[in-house]
Amino acid sequence: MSEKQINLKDVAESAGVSVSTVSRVLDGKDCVQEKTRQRVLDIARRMGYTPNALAKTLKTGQSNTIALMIPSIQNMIYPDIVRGVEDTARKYGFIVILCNTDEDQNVERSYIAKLRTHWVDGFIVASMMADSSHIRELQKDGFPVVLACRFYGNDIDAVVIDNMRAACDATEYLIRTGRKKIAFIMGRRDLSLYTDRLEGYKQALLSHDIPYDDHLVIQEPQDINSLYYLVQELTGSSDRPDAIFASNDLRAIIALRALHDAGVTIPDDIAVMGFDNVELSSLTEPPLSTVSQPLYKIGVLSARRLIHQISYKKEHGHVESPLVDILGTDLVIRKST
Amino acid sequence: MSEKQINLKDVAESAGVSVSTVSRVLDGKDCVQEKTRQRVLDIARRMGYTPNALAKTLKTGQSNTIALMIPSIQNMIYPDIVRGVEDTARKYGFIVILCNTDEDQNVERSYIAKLRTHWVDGFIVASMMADSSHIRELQKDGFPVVLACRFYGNDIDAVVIDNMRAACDATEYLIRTGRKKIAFIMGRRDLSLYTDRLEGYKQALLSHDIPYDDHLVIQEPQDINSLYYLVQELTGSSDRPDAIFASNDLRAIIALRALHDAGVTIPDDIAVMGFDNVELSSLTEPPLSTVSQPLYKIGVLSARRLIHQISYKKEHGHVESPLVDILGTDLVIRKST
DNA sequence: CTGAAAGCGCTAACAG
DNA sequence: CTGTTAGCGCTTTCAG
Repeated sequence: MSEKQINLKDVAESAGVSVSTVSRVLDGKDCVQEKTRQRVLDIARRMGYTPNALAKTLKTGQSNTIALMIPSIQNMIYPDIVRGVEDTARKYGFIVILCNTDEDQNVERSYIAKLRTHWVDGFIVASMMADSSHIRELQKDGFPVVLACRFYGNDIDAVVIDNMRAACDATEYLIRTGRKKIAFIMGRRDLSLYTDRLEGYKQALLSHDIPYDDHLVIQEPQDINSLYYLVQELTGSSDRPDAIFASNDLRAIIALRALHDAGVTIPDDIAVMGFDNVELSSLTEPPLSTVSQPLYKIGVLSARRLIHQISYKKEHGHVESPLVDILGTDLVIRKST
Repeated sequence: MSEKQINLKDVAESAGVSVSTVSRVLDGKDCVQEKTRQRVLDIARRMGYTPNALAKTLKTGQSNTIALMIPSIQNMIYPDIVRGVEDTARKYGFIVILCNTDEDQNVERSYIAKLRTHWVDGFIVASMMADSSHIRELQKDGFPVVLACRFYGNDIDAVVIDNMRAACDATEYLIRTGRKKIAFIMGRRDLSLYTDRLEGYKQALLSHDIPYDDHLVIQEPQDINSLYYLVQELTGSSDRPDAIFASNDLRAIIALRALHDAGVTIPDDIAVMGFDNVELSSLTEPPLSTVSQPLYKIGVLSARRLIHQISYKKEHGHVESPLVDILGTDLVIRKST
């Protein structure tokens, strides 16, 4: 049974001092006589005193807790980001609340409604969408907010990569290695990270005088499993493409399977390029060439920035003006191209 | 800028009633005159009142927050479990704090020290080890605790699978399909889930009169990457095994790669069996046969049990006596066996 | 039905 | 150096 929790008052009585003295000692304030200091520390330990962080938060207004909102931890890119956030948060004494939103605005709103209730000091959101007005409200209400992996203007802190450029580089690599007819597997059209990647692909084509062909872009179906068949369909004809650039690794891996099962040789017949460089991409057959996104680092930097904003706000009463941090990507060439 | 937060008192003044009345209205208590009730509700909404959950927690002693301790979200089995926990927690109005411990007792201890500080109502721990005395202390101090995926006796709530039996079934399948020399890739020896799997493997061998051979069990090296070479070494000789049973899917996938690169045909030359059935295992080449663990369900049931214990404790002053829930597993046969 | 008042555990002036 | 006191925002007796 949970014995009665010891509190400051109990310790104070036992030690024959006032609560404020105990509070000072435990807070490491120096303005306490060494002798009393030792005694208090000793008694506190002996009594098994544990501070009540809640009461402290109520008083000081800082909970040392941040919320991390992501679409879904089951999406392979998030574990690394989450780890980066948590490791960093822990380092600075913060705790993280994980929120999976499935890109559902309602879930997101209800989480925010719940968390803004003085629970958390700030938010890292990797699930921002163009119409996420609640995120902007959050910001307007003075909460530190940093966006991860998504970009919606310079008026809000963000840690991102240059999706357009990265996709352009990857496409150019394909062109440079002799591919002439490159298909693209597209993701959700309402996410700028995907429209940017598509844009990069188009740009690379353009600058190499390759006409853009709509029939070469496969729109990922609602049911991801049917992507398999769409790939086989596109590559079944005689004038099939000689390369496929997928807007993320999972789609690339499915393409790999679809092609393999249809008997096409990779990369001889068709080259396949992914995007993200999730852990698995090195384990496929053949190992996948892909664009490497510094996922863990995105997590680390988002957390650092958020924590910076939290302490800045504590000191100045408001957050520092927003910064958007654009991280570099690398092309990692393995055996699929 | 964060405008001054509206609190009960502000609303009370505006409405010309006392704070207790406002509190009653907002709590949905019925003993309030309908007329005042409406007015208060109206004013609260208009003023943009948001309750302060912290203060409420401080008063009531319940935070509606649970902690989830796992080894690492980067280990592929945890995303599903985490999702199961979070979905369930959300359904019941709880929030989850994620803690990655890397199986490091110090990290775990420091997290617990921090969280027991009246922050959380209970713990789900998937990182329990034999010597995790701090977990037992937690329990002794009255905190609801449920173990996920790990079992250390009936005196603590747990949601697990029968690792020994599942491994035995898988091994027997291999034997039944004609394999006579089966290797085993072992994980950490200090985790009972792995020693149990090894035990199941041994038992299957025994009951089919196949002598157990130490040389056939590969101990996973500290550096997971060198597992690749150990597999090639073991399978390079002329009297190589005709099957490999890996104690988890990641190890199986590495074995798959090692064998493929060494030119051995799967499953004709060597069959490969995994354990866990993570999402990826269906995407490998060839698709991996494996033991399916109901990961999401483990998360759901752990959370449900924990929340049950939390409310039970609230009502009775102590938790209900522990229950260990052993979930079934399935053998999923794909192309690698 | 409603208000006054006590206090959850802690911090931070303000006085000594 | 140390004690007293006044809250942080909310719930909950106890009296009207």
